[in-house]
Amino acid sequence: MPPTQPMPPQRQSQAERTDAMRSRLLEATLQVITEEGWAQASTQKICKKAGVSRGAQTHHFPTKNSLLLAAVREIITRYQFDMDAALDETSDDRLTLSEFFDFLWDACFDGDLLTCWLDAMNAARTDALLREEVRATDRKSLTAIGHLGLSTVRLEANPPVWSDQADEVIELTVYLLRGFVLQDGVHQDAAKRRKLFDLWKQLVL
Amino acid sequence: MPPTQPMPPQRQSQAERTDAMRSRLLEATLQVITEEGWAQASTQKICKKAGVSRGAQTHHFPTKNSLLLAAVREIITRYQFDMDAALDETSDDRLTLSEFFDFLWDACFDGDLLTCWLDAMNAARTDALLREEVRATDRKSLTAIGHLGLSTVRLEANPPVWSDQADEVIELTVYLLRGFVLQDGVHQDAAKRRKLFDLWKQLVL
DNA sequence: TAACTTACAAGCAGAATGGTCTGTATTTAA
DNA sequence: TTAAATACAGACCATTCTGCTTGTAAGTTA
Repeated sequence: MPPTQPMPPQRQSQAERTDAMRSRLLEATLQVITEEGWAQASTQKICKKAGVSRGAQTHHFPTKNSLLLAAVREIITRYQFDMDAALDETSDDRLTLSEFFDFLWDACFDGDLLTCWLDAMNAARTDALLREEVRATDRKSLTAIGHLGLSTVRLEANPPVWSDQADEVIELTVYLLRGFVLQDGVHQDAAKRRKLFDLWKQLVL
Repeated sequence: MPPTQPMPPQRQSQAERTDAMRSRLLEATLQVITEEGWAQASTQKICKKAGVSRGAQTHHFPTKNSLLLAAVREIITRYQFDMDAALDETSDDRLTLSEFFDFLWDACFDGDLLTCWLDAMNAARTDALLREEVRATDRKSLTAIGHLGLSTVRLEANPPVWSDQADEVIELTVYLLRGFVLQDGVHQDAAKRRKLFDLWKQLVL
């Protein structure tokens, strides 16, 4: 083996190390939040789940709050990523309104991101710092969804009566979906929630 | 002063004491949950807020869980009470559908009960015992609201197209309102949420 | 009024948590 | 190759939490 080629496994740059470690910690954080809830997400549990020493964690995230704030950003980053991916996938360049609604639905119930997000929103209510972060992140996310929805409405052959209030209708739908996620944490009746959502589509479309 | 009449302040029956103490503790519990969130509601804070010794608390509620479970029941009890009261008030024996929706709205944003309730639902997701309690209580509450809604729909002169699915539409509305409450914890834009709800009414009615 | 039961106060023990500190290995820069 | 910076490990400490226990006061019952 020629020694000229780099050997990534043995020798990692600091930047690579940092990125990898932060990713592991954030991933573990989201998992713990999903499984045990935001309130029970202690740094110790997160470290254990990530297989990382507490020293390493405090090195990259000096305080618990800094870790949780990063987790909030991570949730939305992933959410946007999932949205973009799904969008590329379905992009025969044209999305019907019904498909768009289903798209929002899928983004809600694929994986556990929204569950984490609700926990974060809930925690944000009584934590000023967190609230600031959640607020900004949420706003960005809503406008991104809004843009997508608006362009869908514009391309629709038979635009709905509420075309000039599409932004608001989409926002209503997002809130409704969050209500579903919340309910799902308690009741877990997938069939019913789907039926209810179809009713909503029927009422609106 | 004739000594024959009872002197309630000095001499209280055990039952009265118990009731008073439980009420104080539950009231304090709801306050702490409202102010600091479910996760931060420790027995110590609750006792301090109630002006009660920890010994008294453990006497009436041996474990923290028993106190929180009682709080869950208390939330819904009060919620039902508020609903009944408001209903008696507006009872010119006839409620339009629009008024019924507004009624649900008011029940949401009068006071902080719904805020507590969302915290409870959120906590219930990762706590089996609590989930059982929340699930049962929520079901009862939903059916109570459903009955009221159904009778309103039946009395409507121009029944909506979804009359035969009134239960579902009402449930949708409840979920939406919960989405509002959640959002309100972060953004607190009262004007906007009211505007959105009016749009909802417009779309549905 | 005397025995008993309930209400309440207050302290203690064990566990968990978050932040800090010290020490070591690895990487980077001079 | 050597010095500095960064990555990581693990122990330690102060705080907070919950449940338990012991002791006292108040109310109930016979």
